[in-house]
Amino acid sequence: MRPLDYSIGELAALSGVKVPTIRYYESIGLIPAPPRTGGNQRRYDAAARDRLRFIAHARAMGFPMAELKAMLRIANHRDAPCDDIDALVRTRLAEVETRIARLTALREELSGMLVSHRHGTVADCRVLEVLADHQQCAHEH
Amino acid sequence: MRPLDYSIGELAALSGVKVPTIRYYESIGLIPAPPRTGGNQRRYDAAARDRLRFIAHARAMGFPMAELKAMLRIANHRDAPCDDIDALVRTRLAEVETRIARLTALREELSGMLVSHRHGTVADCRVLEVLADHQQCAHEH
DNA sequence: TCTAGGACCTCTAGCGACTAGAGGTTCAAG
DNA sequence: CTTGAACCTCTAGTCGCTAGAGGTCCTAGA
Repeated sequence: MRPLDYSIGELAALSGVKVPTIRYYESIGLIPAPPRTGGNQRRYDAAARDRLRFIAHARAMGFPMAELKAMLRIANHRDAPCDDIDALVRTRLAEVETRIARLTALREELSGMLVSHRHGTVADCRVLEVLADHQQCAHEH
Repeated sequence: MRPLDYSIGELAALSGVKVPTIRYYESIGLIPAPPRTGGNQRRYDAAARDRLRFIAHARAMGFPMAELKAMLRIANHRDAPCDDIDALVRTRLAEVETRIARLTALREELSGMLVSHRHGTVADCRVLEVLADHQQCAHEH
């Protein structure tokens, strides 16, 4: 038996994940249900803390929930080959690059609006025209 | 009276917004309720089509719903000054630039994982380590 | 040892922005 | 006139939480 060091509030402070969110993660099976005290309160160990930190970090990096579950499943088989996780990271990297490209195009579009924009009234507002007419975009969304 | 040219399905085809979504937009007051036929079906005119295209385009560009409402409100006062819309675009542009910066940092982090990653077993997987330990990130999420 | 009050418990409901389905009605082409 | 695609309303579900109600437990200080 590992020592049960943390209450849910302490775990929240250590992981940066809010208390109700931790309970939510438990309810959807992303983290295992921890043991309880006699008074029915959750008590976590260091492994639970690490797992939750992993989740918090991966979420912040934009990995979707389903991929997290997959990674955690893989991580539990410590002798499995790493290729599966490798593939998830590659996929995620490709997604990130696509999003960067799209946002860059969008940035051009937005700054183009401002450049062609003289202070007049709404009636001749270029911004509204551009927004209304997708034909004027060089790229697709 | 304008001619009422389009059924909701035609409007969907012309705007790229799905039929249930058009009804949803009406329910939240983003678009006005159009007139109906004797049989209670919605009929739209060209102005409604343009308004919906505007919405579709702005949504695709990431403008939040609340800002859309603001822009549409402003656009209805055709003699109002353009500065308000200008400000919305500038804010949006700043957000886009922030997101690009974050995603670029993330891309570095992800590709760094792959570089330092040799094909082994999960037990010594760098990716999982990096994900578990946020300290290893040069930036914050 | 008692007590106060902060932290914990479960449960339900709500958010945004839709999407899906049930069950029924209308429109328009042939 | 018939047929079936498109329309109608309504409810409920999605994701990833967040907020609140109403109640219990733990622990530090007196």
